Amino acid sequence: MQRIVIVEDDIYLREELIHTFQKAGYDAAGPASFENVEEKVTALCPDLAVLDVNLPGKSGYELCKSLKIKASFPILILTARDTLSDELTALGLGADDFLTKPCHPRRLIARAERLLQTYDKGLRAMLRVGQLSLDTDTYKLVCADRFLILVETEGKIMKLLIERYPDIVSKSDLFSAVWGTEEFVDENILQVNMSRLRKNLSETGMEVVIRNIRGKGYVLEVGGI
Amino acid sequence: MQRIVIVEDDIYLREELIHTFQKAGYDAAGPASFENVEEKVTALCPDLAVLDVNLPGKSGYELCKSLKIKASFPILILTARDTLSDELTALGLGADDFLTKPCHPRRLIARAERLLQTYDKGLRAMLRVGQLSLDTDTYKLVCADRFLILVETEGKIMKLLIERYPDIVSKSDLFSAVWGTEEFVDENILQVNMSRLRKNLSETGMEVVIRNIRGKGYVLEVGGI
DNA sequence: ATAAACCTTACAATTGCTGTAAGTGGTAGT
DNA sequence: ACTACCACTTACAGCAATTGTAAGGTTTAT
Repeated sequence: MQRIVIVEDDIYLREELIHTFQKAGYDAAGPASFENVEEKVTALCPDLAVLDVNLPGKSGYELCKSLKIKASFPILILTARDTLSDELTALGLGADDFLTKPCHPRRLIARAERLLQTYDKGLRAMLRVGQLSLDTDTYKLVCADRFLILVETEGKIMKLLIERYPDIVSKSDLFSAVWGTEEFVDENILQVNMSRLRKNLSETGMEVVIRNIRGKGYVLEVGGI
Repeated sequence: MQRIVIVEDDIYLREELIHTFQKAGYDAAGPASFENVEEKVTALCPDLAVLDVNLPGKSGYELCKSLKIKASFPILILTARDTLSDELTALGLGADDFLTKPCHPRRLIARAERLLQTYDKGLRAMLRVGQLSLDTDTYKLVCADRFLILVETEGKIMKLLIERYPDIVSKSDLFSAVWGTEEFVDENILQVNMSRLRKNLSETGMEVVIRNIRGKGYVLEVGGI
């Protein structure tokens, strides 16, 4: 069952939205308080987020922007006002669709379904950070107008770096993710593969760099974020 | 430069739309007559089609539906009326977005850009027939909720079958597309690879069949079209 | 019934991925 | 400045996956 997260401060509207989606066969939920909304949303690993932009505290647009940087799910923006500039702001921030309240439940469902379908094409196998995306089935890495097909080992390294972005990933985490053991078979093998991966990235001219933090591990740095 | 095709019968509105997109840096064009619109549109290989649904003759919805079956580009529907049922029909037929006329140029551009971006993620490497899609870089074939990563030879065969769908593809065409020569190295090699490809398709449980037409060639048959 | 077209399985050569080895370069702390 | 440690790079060889060849079986049309 596909999970939809509703971020809406008006309790009645929130319950109504949740109910609408549940009737349509989705697993819908929404946080009641708005401290650490971003963490709450990402922790649920939703297939779609429906976001009211008139939130208390941090603006809904800010939330949309920061979710989009890490998110691998589509975002549907809800707003009370119907101004062109609102719509342009929303789409500019990477929202995947835009609707004005109040709106007919069937319209909302139709829009949501379209977004879910579009993102399903890639079968949830797409990881994203900014404009960078990785297909974890084929290890095809796409950034802006370039792409690169990684071999399995390099792909697994990239996968972990993207999943943990923007945090540092320790060597032992990389060992367990790629070779399934923290007891490094050979300390060197990770560096060999890092070397190959970096060479591929730079030869493709991608604005993606893997930086080493001495004694700590590796971090991904993506251009244009 | 990205190409946008406008399908609109009102000549003034058509010219205005074309001009709007050209100013925004796109290669915009639109057929003046509506005989064989479908062929005219597909022949241009656009990156996006903007479609007025109130067309003379064949309804715009019909056109949308038939384009979507073969199209590998997004479709933005324009309509004069703003009814929920119109919108639901449009989205149900596979349209990628929906706008009502008249609309502000910047809104139109913003929507168009969003669609182009979304489809660009796959870098024009996506071929589609109905719910079937093939990434021609990785030869990842996706259908409904299943996927399959093909090896190069089988991928090239699939690519040609999808491109030519729903036509029959002759053996000599397959030979030149896959091995670069009509003079078949060995008549058998095509059949061996067909066999492997079919085995993979059926083992994955995809509703995709390659049918042989004795003496003519092969055709793709996709379930759910 | 027969021939042509089509299909399938098994095998071997090639290709390319992966880890090992060995040596170089750079950084931090004494 | 010296030293120990960490990080990087290149070359090589074993192994696995893919591809074409070979050979024999099955279906279809006349």
